[in-house]
Amino acid sequence: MKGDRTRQSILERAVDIASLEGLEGLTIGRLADELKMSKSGLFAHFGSKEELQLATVQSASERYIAEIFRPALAHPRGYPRLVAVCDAWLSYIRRGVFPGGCFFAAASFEFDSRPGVVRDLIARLMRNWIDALEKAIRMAQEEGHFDKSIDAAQLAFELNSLFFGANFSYVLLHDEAAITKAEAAIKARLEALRVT
Amino acid sequence: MKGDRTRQSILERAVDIASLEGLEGLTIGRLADELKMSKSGLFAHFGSKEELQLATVQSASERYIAEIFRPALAHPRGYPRLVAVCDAWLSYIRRGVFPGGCFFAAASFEFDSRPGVVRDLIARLMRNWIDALEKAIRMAQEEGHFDKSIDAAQLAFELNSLFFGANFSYVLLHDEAAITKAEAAIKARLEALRVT
DNA sequence: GCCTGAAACGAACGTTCGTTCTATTTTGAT
DNA sequence: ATCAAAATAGAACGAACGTTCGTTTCAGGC
Repeated sequence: MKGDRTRQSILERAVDIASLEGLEGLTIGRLADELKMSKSGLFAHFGSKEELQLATVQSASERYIAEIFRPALAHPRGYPRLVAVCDAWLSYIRRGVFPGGCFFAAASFEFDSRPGVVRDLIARLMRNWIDALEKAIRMAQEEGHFDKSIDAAQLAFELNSLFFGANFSYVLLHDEAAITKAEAAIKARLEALRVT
Repeated sequence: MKGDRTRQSILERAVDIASLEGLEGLTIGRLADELKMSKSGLFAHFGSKEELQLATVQSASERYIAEIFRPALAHPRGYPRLVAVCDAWLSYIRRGVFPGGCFFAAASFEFDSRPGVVRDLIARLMRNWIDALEKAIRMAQEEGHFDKSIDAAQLAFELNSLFFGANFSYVLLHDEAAITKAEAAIKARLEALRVT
């Protein structure tokens, strides 16, 4: 179907715009203009703005997974894979995978207190992400790289905080060193926990 | 002047709305409705939406300082004051000082890639905040509570990351334990660095 | 109590928003 | 090549946006 290809290219652009201007700032008129389509033609692909937002979040999620998860799976489970995920995250910011910084950090803070299905989707995906981090940590415990006594949820929380903190300082404050700082903090924390 | 009082009450409400819906989601019509004022009467206080946004950010900054800085200054400089700032930050989230979570976390992620004076103001205030954190850390060094070798900018980055991470998990994911996790991480980090 | 400037109002502006039609073009299987 | 279905376009909708204007109400110093 041609429609599928069009839909895909619409969403690619929608994700980029939303990462810059937010999911509410993403406007059907502007999106249509940039893609040289009619508003109504574009609109027909989704049926409502809310559906467009949901599809945009889904599309961003696919990009996120492709950039961060897939590469990490190539590394051996346990400590190496956990480090690979962390490296992938920071590299994902450095490379500007989304032009406005991490799509999900932005979306999370935009929708964190707006009830609705869009918020629910974002929250579900973020829960999945934190769970995946926890799982990577627990794998490192199972492989004997980390002590069993480590609180995986606690460590996952800390890592995610450092990711978001790096994104914040890098994008808003243009602090190039932010990513290095996050790297240093993560490295110190992980190596201190490591069983050798 | 009566106008000053009105302006103040407009901004109080504006801050609350903006913390929930964002500074772009903050609408002059809705703000006027909630305050039972006419759009034009309210508008006259600011002259433009951008001026309203700037005044709203300033007003939020005053609330932020009153809630986090002022109480901390009552504690002795050095380690105790640094701990007091961290406690005040987490308590500020727990108490819901802004109904939508930390105003500045939300504003930072909303405006981080939108050029303009509003973004510039937010960035300046956030730089000030990080600088104040750094200063509190350096004071602890000067008082002999921390080793001189500690990198204050690095530690300030980490603390701020944990604050934002706590806000994220608490508001979006409704994770009540998020604040406890941040507390634990901060406590562990600070106590490990402490000179006894 | 009056007078003046400040403050608030109501109506309207042009624009853009999301959305709904109907009509036209394009696509792809036959 | 045909033809139904899918995709796109175009025009219009009411609502809401920020903003402007002229008018009315109110407050506070004399």
